[in-house]
This record gives sequence, C-alpha cells and structure tokens, in this order.
Amino acid sequence: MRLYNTLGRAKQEFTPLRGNDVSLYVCGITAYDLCHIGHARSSVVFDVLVRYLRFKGYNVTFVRNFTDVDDKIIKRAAELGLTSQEVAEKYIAEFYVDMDALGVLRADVEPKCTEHIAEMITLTQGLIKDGHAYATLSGDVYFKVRSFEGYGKLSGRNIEDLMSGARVEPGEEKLDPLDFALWKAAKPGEPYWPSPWGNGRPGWHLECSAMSEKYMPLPLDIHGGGQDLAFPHHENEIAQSEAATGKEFARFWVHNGFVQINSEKMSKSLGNFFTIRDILAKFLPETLRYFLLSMHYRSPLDFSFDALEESEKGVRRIYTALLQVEEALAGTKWSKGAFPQEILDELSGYEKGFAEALEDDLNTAAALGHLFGVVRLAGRILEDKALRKTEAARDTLARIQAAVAAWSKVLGVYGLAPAVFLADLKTCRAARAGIDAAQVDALLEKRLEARKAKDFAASDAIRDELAALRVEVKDTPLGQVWDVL
RNA sequence: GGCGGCAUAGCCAAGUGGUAAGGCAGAGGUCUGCAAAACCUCCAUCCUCCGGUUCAAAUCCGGAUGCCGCCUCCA
Repeated sequence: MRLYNTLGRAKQEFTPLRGNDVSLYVCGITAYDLCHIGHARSSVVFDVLVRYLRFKGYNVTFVRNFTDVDDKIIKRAAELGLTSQEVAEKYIAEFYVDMDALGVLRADVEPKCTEHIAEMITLTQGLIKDGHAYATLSGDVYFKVRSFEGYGKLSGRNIEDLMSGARVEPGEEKLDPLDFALWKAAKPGEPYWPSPWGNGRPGWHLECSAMSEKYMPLPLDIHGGGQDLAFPHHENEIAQSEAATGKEFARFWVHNGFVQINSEKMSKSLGNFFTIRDILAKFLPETLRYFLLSMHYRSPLDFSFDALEESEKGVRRIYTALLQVEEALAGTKWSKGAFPQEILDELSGYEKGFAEALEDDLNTAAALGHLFGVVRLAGRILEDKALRKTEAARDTLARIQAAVAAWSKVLGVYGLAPAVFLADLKTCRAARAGIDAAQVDALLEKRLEARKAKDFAASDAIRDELAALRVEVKDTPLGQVWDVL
C-alpha cells in the first residue's frame, strides 16, 4: 500500500522490511485524565491501519505504550490525593472503557513506562558513554542534541531554526538550550527510581525509544502518533535511538491530523474540549467512529454535534439498507430470470474502488463513498418488484452483504446486527430528544383506533401531535413505526 | 521570527496532469388515504484570486489573500 511518510513528506510504497512481518509502534496516552476526541481519532486511525494491514495478510506486531509516570500525572495525583500510580491505573482503565466502546482493538503489547525503567537506564548509560548525553550535578541527564547529526530530519528543522525558539527553564543545567531531558532528578514528594545519577524518573521521550526497541527489531516498519508529536517527541526518539544503536529507528512515520472545534485546535485552555464520554452520552459509539473515518486521517477534522448528527444519518442509512437486504434474503421463493449486467459491473467497480481507496494512504473517506454505492445498488434491486425475486438478485444481495461484512471488519463499523443497531439508535435518539416512550405509545394506540375506523382526520391530528413531540410515525405493512424526527 | 499544512457546491468531503466520488440538506417523480422510509432523476461548465508551464491543471510552478498547526505539555 501507499502511505504518507512524514520522513520525506510524500506518499511512499510501503512494504515490510522483514518478509511478511510488520512492526508498528504508536505513542499511547499519558494516563492523567479521560480521553478526548483527539485520542479517539488517533486510536481509531491506527486501529484501522492495523486492521487493514492484517486484512492484507501481514503479520502485524502492534505496540502501543502507556505513559504512567509524568509531570501531569504527578500534578493530578496531588489534586486528587492519590499516588501517581493510582491515577495512572484509574485512567488506563477509563481508556479501555472508551476504546472498547469505539471498537479499538487491543495492541499486542501495551508496555508501561514504569515497568521499563531498567531498559531506560541502560539506554541512557550507553548514550552517556558514547558522548551523546551528560549528567548534571543535580542528577538530571540531558541528551546532547548537537551530538546527533540527523537532528531535525523528521520535522524539517535545522539547529539554527530551533535555536530561535529554544529556551532554558530556570534551574535547568543544560549545556545547550536545545538539549532535552533523558532523566529527571526527583523533587521532594515525587515518585522516583534509583539510578546511577541518583533517585529520579525517566523523561517522556526516552520511554518510546526504550520500549519500542525492546519489543521489536529496529528499524520499526511504522511509527505512528498525532501530528503534534512529530516535534519534539518523535524527533527526540529518533535522536536517542539512532545515536544509541547506530541503526535507523523507523522507516515510516505516520501522523494523524488534529480534531478542531470551529477550525481551532481543541484544548483545555481554550475551553473547547470534549471527552469521548461527553460524546457517548449522546451518540452511539459507531456514529463517532463513522464520523472519524469520514475524513482522511491526515486532514484536520472539525468536530461539532451537528456534524455528528449528520454522520448519524449516514450510519442509519447504511444499517437500514443492510436490514432490508437481510430481510429479503430470508425469503425462500426465488425464480429464474434475467438480471442486468450493469448492476454486476457497478458492484465490481465498488468492490475494486473500496480496496483501492484503502490501498492509497488509508483513504477511508473515499472507501465510504464506495460503501454507499453498494447500498444504493441494494436499494435498486430491492425496489424492483420483478428483479428482487430472482435467484440472480438473491446471489447479488448475498454478495453485497458479504462485501459489507468484509469491509466492516477493516473499518470497524457496520458489523452489528442491523436490527440491534437500529433499535439502539432509536433509543439513543429518543433519549437525546427527551421523548417519553410511554406517552408516544399511548398516542400510537389512539391513532391505530382512528385508522381502523378510517378516520384519517383524527389519525393525522394525532400524527401532528406526535410531530410536536419530535416523533415521526411511519405506516408500514407491519403497522405503525415511530422514529425521532 | 523560523518550519509546515490547508483553501473543492448551501454544509461536510474524496480527488496530485486527461476533463469534478460520496454524504447531509434541497427540488421533481415512483410508492402511499395523506405522509415517512426506500428507489429514480436533478442539483459545482467548474475547484480562493492573479500569472506561468503543458496538447491537456482542481491537480505542477510563481505570486497574492485567508485560515490552521508546530517551534512549551499535548493525539
């Protein structure tokens, strides 16, 4: 497949270095708070990448870490009156709740920083020995950025550019403002581990270098993360790992775009923040997942509840079609008959198009376009009273059903039983609109009476009454069905 | 200030040289007691603007304007 590689800033043909094996490392969360939509996007994007690589037959080793010791966690622990370990454990558990809801698969290895202190100390010792790092009197260890020739190659910066933005915090004993911490001496009350430089804890950038190398051979095939991690985090990882090992660190760097609110970055300081919980209180997880996949992973994605409602309609349309296909296939009487070749050709086109879309830098938005193509095709077959009873129609509908099922495994959407999803969706929408189901049922009962008496005026009056409650009634062969307007 | 990205219909959005996917909304039609759903048809002579390259550009190059991100923790 073709993947956009930040290292080189171009789409490149991706093939694994070691036969059929693919190594993928993605920077996971710092466990100090509930996950927001940005985490959801990153997780879902790389989840689809893993699923797709596996779909293609690769043997993928997927490692995603947890940062479980860090300034923010320590700060949060102080606020909550907990230990930093307790805070990390709490939010790792919350992470799993959200990710399971979103259908994000577990990684093969999910290493925690605190369980790899020894590896990080060893890595740091090696860097000091080779002159790439130095310890200060107070027990900090810094990486000597100017000792690594390739620094800046990922983010496209040079040392001079960086100098203008660099600064030294008070109390830091850096030899050069560009240097970054590998090891931080413990301040009173902070969690610490013993080291050759005294008690302290690892710097953030160091973890990923140590943990990726432990579980996968270098170079990694793919290293992923959010766009903001490219600099300095990923740049620093490259410097540490390549300076320490002399090997290339990662061949492909994949970065997902940001979630924005009104075209601005979502952030706590701007107060435009939504957690995954906020969303799932009002919408089904699949709606959010579909929304996240409806744009290319590298584009900025503007979040709003209005946009989510639009996605909800899209999801509903597809499930509605799948339900109709399912119901049609449950029939038993099939006849011989002609079937238009053009429908089969169109279906082949969508099948091919879907595969090509993902092949081209994981273009899920384009892939969804082909999914809708197939949905329209199903509708066309089902709408034609003569056509839909033919054996060829049956076979084609089954082929559509199979195609969507296969695609759903890659995208992680449309995999539920349609009737179950649609029932959940109705409940979800009714709750959001504040609809009282008992009240609706009573009105529907009255309307049924009126309809039995052919009193359409009364029936329509009740329908208006229901509409005022944001309830829409449909008369189907099976009776009245209601949904949220 | 340095580095980078984006600009496609009412809205969202795909599309990196061959003549504008898809979704939502909207209009007409089939169906229906009337509706709804579903289906069919229509809905950008044109891709922010100005130049250039080319037989051919939304797609490449130069410039302008606007928006955004990174350079500090951040998916």
